[in-house]
Formats: sequence, C-alpha cells, structure tokens
Amino acid sequence: MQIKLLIVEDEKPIRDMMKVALSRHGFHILEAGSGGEGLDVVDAEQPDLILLDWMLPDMSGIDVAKKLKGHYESREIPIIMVTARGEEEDKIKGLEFGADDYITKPFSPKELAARIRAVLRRVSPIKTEKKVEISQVSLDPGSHQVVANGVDISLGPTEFKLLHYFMLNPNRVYNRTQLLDNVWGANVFVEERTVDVHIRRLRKALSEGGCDNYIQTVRGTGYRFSAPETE
Amino acid sequence: MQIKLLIVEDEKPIRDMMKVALSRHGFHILEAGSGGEGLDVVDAEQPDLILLDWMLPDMSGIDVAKKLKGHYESREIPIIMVTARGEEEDKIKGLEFGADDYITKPFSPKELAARIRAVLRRVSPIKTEKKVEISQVSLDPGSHQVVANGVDISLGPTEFKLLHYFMLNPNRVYNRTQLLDNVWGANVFVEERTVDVHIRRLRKALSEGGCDNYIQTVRGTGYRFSAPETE
DNA sequence: CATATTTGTTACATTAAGATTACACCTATA
DNA sequence: TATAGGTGTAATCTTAATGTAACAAATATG
Repeated sequence: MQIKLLIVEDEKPIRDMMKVALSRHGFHILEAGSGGEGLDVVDAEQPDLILLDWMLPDMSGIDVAKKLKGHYESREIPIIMVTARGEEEDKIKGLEFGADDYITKPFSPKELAARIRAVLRRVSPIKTEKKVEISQVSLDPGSHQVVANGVDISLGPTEFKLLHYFMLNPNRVYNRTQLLDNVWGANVFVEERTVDVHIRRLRKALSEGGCDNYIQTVRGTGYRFSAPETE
Repeated sequence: MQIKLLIVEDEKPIRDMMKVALSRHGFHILEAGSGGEGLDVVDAEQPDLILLDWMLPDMSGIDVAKKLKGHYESREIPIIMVTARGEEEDKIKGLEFGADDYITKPFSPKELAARIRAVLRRVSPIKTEKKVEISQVSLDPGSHQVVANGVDISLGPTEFKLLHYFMLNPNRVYNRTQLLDNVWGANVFVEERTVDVHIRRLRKALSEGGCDNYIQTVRGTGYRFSAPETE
C-alpha cells in the first residue's frame, strides 16, 4: 500500500516542489493550502504522515497540530513541522505540541524523504503491528491471525487487509473507490464490483465464528465495519 | 454533468483508440492534433482534464503544459502526460512543469480511465464531513448514522441527504423546487409532490426516536427544519 | 357553510443497487 | 508440470429505494 503524505503549506511553489520531490520517492501526495483545509483532508483521507508548515494564513501550525492530536481519529498520525530558518525557537514549541520531527527550510528533497522515512519507521511498526480488537473480533497483524468468538478464521491476503483497514477505522463508511485506494493501493486498476465480492468473502469467513453483522452495507454509499447492536 | 476530456495527440490512430476507450467509460471527448490546436480547444471548450502527448509536431508537451499553467483560465485544469517508453526522464520534467500524472504508452484503457478518475478525485474539492447536531437529532456523515434521542434511525439515501441538507440550514424554509435542486441535484426531473413523500418518510423515521416536530410545514411555501418549541 | 387548494398518507410498479455464484486466470510451490 | 489457493470479472438473482398516482385530510377562501 502506498504511503499517503499530506502537505499543508500555503505557498504553492514550495508545495509543488515538495510534491514532485516526494512523488519521485514513491509517496502518494495530498495537498492543503491552509490549516482548515488540512484538517478537512485529514478527516477525509487519513494520511500516514503530515508535513505541516509553521506559518499558515488562517491558523498557526501549532493550532493545527493541537487540533489533530486532540481528536481520536487523527492523534496517531505523525507530524513533521516545516519551519523557516530563524524560527528556531518554534521548533521546540512544535515538538512540545506533538510534532514528531521538524525540518528547516531550505532543505534538500533527500533530507526530507529521509526524515519522513525515519519518522514512519519509528511510528508505524507500533501502529501496524498492534493487535486490534472490536467486540468479538480480534485481528493480530503480527501472527496474521483473526479470531471471531474464539474461532480461528482463515482469510486470504486481500480479505485480511480489508478487515484490518476496517478495524483500524471502525464506524466509518467507505465507498468502493476509497476501499480500492486504501486497501488495494492507489495504482491498481480493478472494477469497483470486485469490492463486493471481497466483502462477501470476508462476511462469509467472519460468520464462521458467528460474527454476522459486523460489516454493514450503507446503500448508495458503501460499507462500514462496526460492532452490531447488542440487544 | 458529463466530464470533458481533451486528447492532444498527433497520431490519429492512437487518438481514435483513446477516444473509443474513454467514451465507453462515459467521458465526453475533445480532440486536438497539435499543441497549438490543443490550446485553442482549451480556450474554446474548457475541458475538465487534458491528456497531453509528450511529442507533438509543433511544440513539445512541456511547452503546452507551461502555456496552460501560465494562463489564469487554464491553470487549474489537470494534465496527464502521455509518454512513450524510454522517455522516463521526461516524466519527471513533466511533473515539474505542472502535470498531475503521467502514463506510459502502451497502456490499457482501464488504467487510463482509472488514472483520470484518480486525478479528478484528487483535484476536486474535498467536502467537509462534519457531524451535525441539532437538539435531540444528530447526523454523522462519516459513519452515515443518524441518532434521535439516543435511538439509531435508519434512512434511505434520499432521506439522509434531505435531513443533512435541512440540518446544515436549520430554521430556514425551502420550497419544493429548492429542495429538489439542492438535495436531488439540478437537472433532475421529478414531480414536486415527490418531496412530500420523502418528507413523510423522514418524519416517520425521526418519530421512531420520538422526534416529532422537527420538520415543519409552512403552508403555501414549503418545509423547514428546526428544533421544536420546548414546552 | 360550501368549495377550492394545499398537504398528508398509502399502495404499488419500476428501477437501481447490492449479493451471490460460477468461472477463468494467475502465481507460487511442491 | 501439476495442483491449489487466491483474485478479478461477468452474469444472474434478490432486495431496497424511488417516484407516481390516488385518495384522505386539513386549511384557506368566498
């Protein structure tokens, strides 16, 4: 799965430069020109890492960082602060408010890519390897095991990734395009209907352990994973 | 509205192939056989996306891209560069000069269509999906869930959109035409009275959670959503 | 009070969306 | 090379959602 980076930076030339440089390193780039827009993109796309400019037109980088770290869904996303030379003191503040690293303009694309990878290496093993449990279903990426109601479930690679993605983002509806982008990967070209089939396979597998209503269809929108109503 | 693509490509057979393939995917196709012609078509038709061949008889794809990105009217139009194998380095240059993606010949129609859609998705504005709460009713677009008085409400797509629209604009009366335009979408031909039926369905669904007077009839005018009088 | 107009309600045919199945095609591995 | 598991696609079946019409009820109007 391609890594999604969000660049929050108001000056388009700099943003473009970063975009080109980072695309070349194999990252998928999302962009935002202001703090508010950045928050929206985070909400909609859940990037793997955020490059956050210190000076933004609508709110400061710190405010954005604070907001991100204050929300359950975004608190785990690592942030690299981008500061201009001479804002040295702000680095400290940035780190205090939850940034994972910082980089000073001007920087070389190589340095940027290296820092990004370093941060991801530091953060992602924890996030990815962590066992996820939701109600009666548990998924352990380390041992590649899924257990539903105590029953061992066997899944194909795609079903596994799909379930993992759903469980990392429960209670949230995804349409087929989003699932293809996020589970299959951005550069894969498959029919949307294929998602249906894998949903079916996953549901079937989960029902082996009696977990039947975890994947819900939202007609006209997509699918959602959530613990079923306990009645 | 159908999406307009402009294909700038000097070799007619390739152009035709692309045209046929992309028409089948529901795009409206414009064509140009040279860079100059391409610029003219952009000026006249304002396509939603441009497929730009790298090698053109009169000017290079980069020159065209530069011209396009240099003009206010065309600078926002996304460009996908079409390169032949072995022009790998040019891809980078293309991206630097403002192309949004590239594709290497030969490519499958499916890949092309997917890339186009991916670029359009990336470029088009990301809408905010914030949870809305009014009195006892809450609607969360992220999870596509509506809760009234703590009770989960199940709604069809249209009722959901209708309620969302009302909740984003509470205390405001809309007539049936306005609701059709804003909820159903412009240029959709349905009877005005259809709105009544959906209002009825929405009211019924909300009353499952005891929320009964949220949608008010304004005789001779239309409907309004607002928290009922607390008596 | 009678009548016209507007809205509420229900039932029903049609349509669109999703579920399911079967099958062909990989790809890896014994 | 034979086999098995996994994946994507297309065809078909199933079900939910939608729009319309017909009638009932409510509200205005003369």
